[in-house]
Amino acid sequence: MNAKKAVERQTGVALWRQIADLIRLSISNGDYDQTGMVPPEIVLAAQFGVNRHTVRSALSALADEGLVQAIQGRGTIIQRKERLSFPISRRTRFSQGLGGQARETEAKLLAQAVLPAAGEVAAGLKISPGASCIQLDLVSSADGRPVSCSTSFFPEGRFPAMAEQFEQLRSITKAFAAQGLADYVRISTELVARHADAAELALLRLSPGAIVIEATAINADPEGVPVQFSRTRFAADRVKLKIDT
Amino acid sequence: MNAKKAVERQTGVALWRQIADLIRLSISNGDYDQTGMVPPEIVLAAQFGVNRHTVRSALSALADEGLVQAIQGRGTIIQRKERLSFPISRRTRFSQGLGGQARETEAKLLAQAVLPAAGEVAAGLKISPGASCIQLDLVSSADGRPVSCSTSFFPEGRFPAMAEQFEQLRSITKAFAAQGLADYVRISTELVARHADAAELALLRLSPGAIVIEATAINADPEGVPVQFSRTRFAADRVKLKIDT
DNA sequence: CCGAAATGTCTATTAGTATAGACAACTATA
DNA sequence: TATAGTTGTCTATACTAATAGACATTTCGG
Repeated sequence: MNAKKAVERQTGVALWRQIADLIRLSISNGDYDQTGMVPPEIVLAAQFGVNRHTVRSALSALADEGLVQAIQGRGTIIQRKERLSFPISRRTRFSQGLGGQARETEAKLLAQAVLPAAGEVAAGLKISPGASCIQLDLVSSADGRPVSCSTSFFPEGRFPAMAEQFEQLRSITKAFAAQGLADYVRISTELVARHADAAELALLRLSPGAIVIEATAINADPEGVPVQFSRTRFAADRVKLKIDT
Repeated sequence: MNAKKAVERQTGVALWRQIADLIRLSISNGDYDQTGMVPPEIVLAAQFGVNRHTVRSALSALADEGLVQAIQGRGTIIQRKERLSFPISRRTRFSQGLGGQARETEAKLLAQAVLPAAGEVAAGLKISPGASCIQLDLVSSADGRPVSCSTSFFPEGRFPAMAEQFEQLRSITKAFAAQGLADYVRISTELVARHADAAELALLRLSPGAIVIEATAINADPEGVPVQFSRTRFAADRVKLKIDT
């Protein structure tokens, strides 16, 4: 694959950013696994058809992310190469899904609130608009790197202690279990991809211009009664969503 | 929601492009449905904290896409507002899935080839590397607007007439049926989101900087023998993927 | 028919992006 | 210990993006 890779000019997206994104993609695809290094700047410049300085801007951005490290005289070595495979199925659960791929996973509670259910949330949970629900905002990380941030809603009538239980047990599944729900299944998932907004950039420690995949999901108990409405934003360059049907 | 919306400076992504993307998102979210118009330029400029000229650049890009039309003295009216919901399940089929959402769907054959199966394709189809397979490149459209482009591989030994049948029947499902495969199911789907490359920009008629969702999927016959390996790129701002588990 | 509100056009200035070339500094190897 | 190959730094120039302000043009309602 020696073909010129595609960068477009006058698009509102700077060449160095397009190139940084493409190199990041190549790294996670394993294109440079043989050497563990990014090709020399001058080679990349030829591949992309740009000046060497432009490639340097791109590499510098990747170095800021901690993805690569340039060493004078040697080259630019790859520090990290992550794209976690995240399963989505009827039995989707966060911590379980990553089993084996990361040494350590963590879900951090950012905020909680009790509030009346608004339109979309009420419809998803099949409760009357205005009925009280609990909102939990989480950031999930693997090996200390944020992977996703989510906002979940639970019917307060059925799970009044959701926030406390989660804080103690650090797991949605366990918090459900502690409140008498032993099992639940995913009944609906919708995906959309878009640019990350400022809040997401901060929470997920993304570099500006990054992409998030937004999954809007509903979990229900075995009888099909909704128990959770959630909207999860994944850092698109760190995950691959694997759909098991 | 009068809060300042988030645009980031010095990120390699021009402000006008970020703003164009955010306005496009608002349009498809239905934020402006009451009036059918985008807010006045001066209001948007205040919301995003930028100069009016910058907003004009963003709106001009959206006008080029045909999404909005500015009328002097009146305002900027919304021409189109599309985000097709695309189901992904064991029985995923393109044309069926969009039933009712679009008046007319079309799948156009761009290119075909017979070639030896490479690593990933051979592994997905469970055929020996080097075994012959048929490659079909398609662009799928709804109401004349391209929605996705795909590259599919089929084992030539089993479906030698795939290209001819597809060209005649305009449907993968029917082409399978004509070659003795009455039914098939999706056994694996992996999703990744990234910026569109030059070829995708052209095929999907996207504006540069746009996002694609790449779905790598394997279909199999009822016995579980793989019959199709495909990689489909969806225009992210035109679709919502709905996962039925 | 006037005026408010909206988009269209123009000029000028500053900051960010990209190219070009030259050379310094460092690493590994023959 | 040369030398080729690589990253680091500097200067200069041109183009794009963003801001700022002024004013023209069009539409619509009172």
